[in-house]
Amino acid sequence: MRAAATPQKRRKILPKAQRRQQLIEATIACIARYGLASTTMHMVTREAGLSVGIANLHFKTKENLLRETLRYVAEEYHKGQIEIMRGSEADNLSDRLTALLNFQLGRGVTQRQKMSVWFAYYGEVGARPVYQKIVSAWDRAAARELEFLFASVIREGGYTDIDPGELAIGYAALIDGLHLALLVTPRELTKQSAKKIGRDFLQRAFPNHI
Amino acid sequence: MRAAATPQKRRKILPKAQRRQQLIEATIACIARYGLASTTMHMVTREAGLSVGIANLHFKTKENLLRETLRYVAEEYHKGQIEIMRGSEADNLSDRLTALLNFQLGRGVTQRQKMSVWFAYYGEVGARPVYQKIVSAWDRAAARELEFLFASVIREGGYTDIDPGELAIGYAALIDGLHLALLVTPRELTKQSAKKIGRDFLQRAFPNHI
DNA sequence: CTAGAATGAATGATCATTCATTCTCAAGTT
DNA sequence: AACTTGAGAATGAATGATCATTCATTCTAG
Repeated sequence: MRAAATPQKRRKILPKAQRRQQLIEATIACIARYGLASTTMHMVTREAGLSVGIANLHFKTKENLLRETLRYVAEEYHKGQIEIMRGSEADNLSDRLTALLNFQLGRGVTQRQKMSVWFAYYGEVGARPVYQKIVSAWDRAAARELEFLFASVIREGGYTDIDPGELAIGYAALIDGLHLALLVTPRELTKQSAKKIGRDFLQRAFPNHI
Repeated sequence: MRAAATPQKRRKILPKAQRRQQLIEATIACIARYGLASTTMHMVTREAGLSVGIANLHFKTKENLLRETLRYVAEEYHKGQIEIMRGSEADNLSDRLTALLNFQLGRGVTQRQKMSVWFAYYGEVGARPVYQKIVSAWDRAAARELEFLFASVIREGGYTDIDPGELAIGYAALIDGLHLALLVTPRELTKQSAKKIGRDFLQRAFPNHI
């Protein structure tokens, strides 16, 4: 007996760029759900609703797909940050700081999925130089931008005894740590509290701005 | 022709506890070097200088070995912290804070190996509830202790407007973030700078103590 | 009509796990 | 002191499962 009505999926041909995007998103979903270690090509292609062979066609190897996925996630996160930090000429520095914090600790479920992926790769960074390169390149770019923003705030506020570079590293570390806490012990920390903690950090450094 | 002088390793029988310890340490070394994903049982047992079957004898499955290894690393790190935070009646609070910072960001190569392992597991936490349980149990214990220490400092220093619980989460997050930065972008951050950043955080919160 | 996108069964490599066999050593025996 | 013995620690070749990758074939759309 045949299974009743498998709607007989019709094969669809799409431009390369679109398929690549589709596969990268399926990879993100799988890593978030099953972990980097146990994500297989079958899972990814099934998630994308495509056949196994497609992966080879667009990415050649699994290693390539994973690398491109990391590149995608890293770029998205850091570009968002950088855009906010640069801001428009109009908005003042206080608002930019607040907007940055809201971006870094905001968003809904999507954000959680991205966080999982993010840390899955961090975990392998020690063993895979390629991952380290991708991540650290973006990290450097974001760090420079943050340092620049902090330097402006320091100048405007006339704060003394603050090194913008060091403070930027500290703030970035705090945000990373809060992400980790939200991922590992979500019961102990709400996104609200996390934001407050980030805000308090900035307030102690820039009391006139926050 | 026979290979010259393989010293013909003599089989040695040791108590269970010792072998388990040996295998856990070999697992740590392998994870740090090759990553959690690509660590195999062959690698671990070769690293330990033993045969493959030994793993089954002492841990039954790979999953068990990995779980016990995480338990071991988590326990070691958090117990060390907690011990310092409790301190002896004698030493004052300022010294305890400094000692804690030195412990968390101190040590040499060993520490780096442990850090790799630590984050390798964090990366899988999203996908493996067991890991989450182990890590979060210890995290909670350390967080309570830190909150208690901070509360003492706040009382002694008469600081107002500081919630010890929130500050503890912030400080712990900062330290985690600094570990991550040391792992991912070691070129951008020395252990010295990391310590200074941690110290600055405490100083802004407790100006009379640091 | 055809270039090339998409498929998925087949292939071969890798790896966790098993278990029949070997070896060790402490307790017992002479 | 020398020898025996058996409980169980340790071994590693063999097994079977999983998975990435391949490629002959099918299908699509301009």
